[in-house]
Amino acid sequence: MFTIGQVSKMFGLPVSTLRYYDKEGLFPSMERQSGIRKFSENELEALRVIECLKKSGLEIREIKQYMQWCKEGAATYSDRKELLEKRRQTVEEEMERLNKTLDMLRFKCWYYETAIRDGNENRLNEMLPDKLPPEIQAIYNRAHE
Amino acid sequence: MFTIGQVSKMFGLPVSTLRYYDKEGLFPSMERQSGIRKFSENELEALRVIECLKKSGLEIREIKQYMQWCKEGAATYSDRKELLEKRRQTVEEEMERLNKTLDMLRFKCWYYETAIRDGNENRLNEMLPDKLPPEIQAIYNRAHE
DNA sequence: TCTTGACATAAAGTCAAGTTTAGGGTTTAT
DNA sequence: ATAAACCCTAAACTTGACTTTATGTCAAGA
Repeated sequence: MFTIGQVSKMFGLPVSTLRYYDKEGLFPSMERQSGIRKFSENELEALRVIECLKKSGLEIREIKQYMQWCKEGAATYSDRKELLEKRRQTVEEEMERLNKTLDMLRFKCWYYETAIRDGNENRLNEMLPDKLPPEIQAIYNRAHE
Repeated sequence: MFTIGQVSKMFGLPVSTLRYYDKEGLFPSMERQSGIRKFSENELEALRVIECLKKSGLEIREIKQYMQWCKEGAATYSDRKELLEKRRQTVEEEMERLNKTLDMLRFKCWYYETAIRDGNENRLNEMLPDKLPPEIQAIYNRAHE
């Protein structure tokens, strides 16, 4: 059993954030001793899941729903699984988009390296959009669909 | 040359967003004809870059700085390259974090598939944290650092 | 005893990135 | 000539996720 201050240090989260999460219903099973929050292993695992679901793009109120399901037991397994499957798909799509973003950034980095060497963009403007060096052309094409 | 409504349709962005971007200085070279915005190829390319930089996590005011540099010409090539290199690095790190998130989601999906088959979490609780099936264990370990 | 430090609450404030509202101008179709 | 469909601005509003502030309780140490 941990106090809010201990959990704050363990997770590197401000105490105010943990209280905010609690207020928003993210720890529906948390207990108290004379008004003071007691974080058990259950809440620590909840926090790990919260961090994961937040990174996956879920909003607080949807995380609250998930935590509520966790509290309700076996009857909600398939709801929880469905939510997580959707998240997995969203994150996979997000990764693909990020790969395209990365290609755009890689291309632009090469572009400016070349512009710096040349002192201007004249040669680059002649190469665009389809007379770039082969490896660069491949990156450029991926970045522009 | 395009009007704001045409560009809105081309990029699937609300007119209000384009005006907001303009107000924030994201099109420092855009011209007007008797008060009406004229989007040229220059602004369309700017918009493609804006979408890319936004996905990479850049804030509007940093994108404004980049667009300002573009307007200033050859003297700012290295500033622009530096900004883009940093972005590339940030996005690469972000992808790694997302991979861990994805492992967590994959593990949880498997977890609930199993819980649904078993009807409870008893067997799962006995397997955790280090007696999981080999491929699942690998995912689980990656997800937990 | 008195201050320090941890805990608590409720309510207001902050921030970014838009969106909405309320006003008004110009061109085109009926 | 009037409505529809564009364009414009300034300013207020919204949203989500916190953070800050003001206030108060309680236990331990100097």
